[in-house]
Amino acid sequence: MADTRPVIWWIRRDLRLRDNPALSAALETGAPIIPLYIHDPQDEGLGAAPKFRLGLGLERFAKALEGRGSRLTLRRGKALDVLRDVIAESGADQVVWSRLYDPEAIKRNSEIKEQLKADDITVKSTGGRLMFEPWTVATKEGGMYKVYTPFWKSVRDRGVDDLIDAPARLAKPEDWPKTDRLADYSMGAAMRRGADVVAPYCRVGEDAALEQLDDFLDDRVASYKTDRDFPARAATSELSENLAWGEISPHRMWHLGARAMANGKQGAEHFLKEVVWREFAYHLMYHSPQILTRNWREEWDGFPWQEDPGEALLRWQQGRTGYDFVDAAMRELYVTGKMHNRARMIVASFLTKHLMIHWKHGMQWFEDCLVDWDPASNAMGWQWVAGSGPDAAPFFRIFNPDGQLVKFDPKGRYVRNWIAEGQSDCPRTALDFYDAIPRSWELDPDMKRPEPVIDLKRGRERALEAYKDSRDTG
DNA sequence: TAGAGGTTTAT
DNA sequence: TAAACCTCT
Repeated sequence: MADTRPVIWWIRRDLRLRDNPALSAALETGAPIIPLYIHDPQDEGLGAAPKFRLGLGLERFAKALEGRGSRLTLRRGKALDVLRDVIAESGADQVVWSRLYDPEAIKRNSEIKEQLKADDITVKSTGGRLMFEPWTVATKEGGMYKVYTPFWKSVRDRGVDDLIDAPARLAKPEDWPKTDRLADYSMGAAMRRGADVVAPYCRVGEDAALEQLDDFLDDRVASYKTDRDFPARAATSELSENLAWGEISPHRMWHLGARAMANGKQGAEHFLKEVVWREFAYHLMYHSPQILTRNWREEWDGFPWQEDPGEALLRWQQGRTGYDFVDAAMRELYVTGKMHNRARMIVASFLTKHLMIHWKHGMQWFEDCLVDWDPASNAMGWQWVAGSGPDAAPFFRIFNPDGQLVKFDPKGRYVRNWIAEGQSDCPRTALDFYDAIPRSWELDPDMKRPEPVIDLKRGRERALEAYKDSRDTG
């Protein structure tokens, strides 16, 4: 019977039941729904931490679906092949998904759409990941925005799609397609530091994310604007990993944030601005995908990055630069899969300026380590700090990691949380780092503080000079 | 979303 | 005498 043919809801980075237009589209068909996750080559190639975190998210999301009378079907292979297999097995004649915006996904999705339509399958792709589709935001001249503030001004008064409740239940097909077991995908296998170290620091799933947002907007948002720069204060929303995997929608953050603002909560507007930074990153990636791989500003192509970053890069990755703020942050990253925003700017500045190591090395390390990894935000962030990106800080805006410490960790609380050396009675977090490091790292067994990898003044001057030279000769 | 170094101002 | 302010990179 044609009207009982199921619809496939192809799930990617939208592990949520609320505010999910793809799910809404599936529900509107009135057909039984097959929620399908495809472990395709692109996802298999994810960095260690993102892949691990995706596994946690899928596990939780499968349970959420079961709570609504449904289940998650897991399959491995090239997306088009798998979709065709599941269509053949289930008799489905419709497929829905919510869009991704990186160039590979765009290319793949349009090919798949074309092929499935040729197979006489109804295909629908929806928004949901972003509040503002990148092609709907343009300057008066019709171009893309290259600077954040005008972008913000152009979107802040727009309407954002309404929130959508989770469905009470999802209609299920007569027979479920066969499914793989998530455990067989070994999503955490590449975690050299051990999945057990990172897992307790993760906040997994839609319910946890919504609770966290409520807590944040009830309480911490009031002091967000000032406290957000102090990494030892729990002042931020900490929702980046949930946003990255679609366990919460930016729409929900926007609407609840706007409500907090209307209720006079100081800091709420600043929070919304930060959510819109993510939209800006997607805007940039959509309109100039080369931001993922090349200097966004071509004049940077002549900059003399260190040719062999070897030892210095390793010390940066290991949190052994000898600078407290940098080392604390890099260890936080390794242990938790996350890093405070201010710390991200500082370690990125240190790598690209003081060490003169190409931003792509830092970007790749983050891509391997961050449970909240997002291609657009990562690339924009690195190029922004390096100075090669749009809306870039001028190159001479070089963070002094010790100066930043005085400003933003005056009591040394953040540093003590992450650096065990020299402390007789240190926090669990700092010990977690020593538990987590791979043997190959060969850290100092005597727990002595590392020597500075470079003199701050010398590093700064070297970078400024190199920049000047590359501009003069370039 | 910066830092350095100098100059002016407040106390 | 230190904090605030300014300018240049």
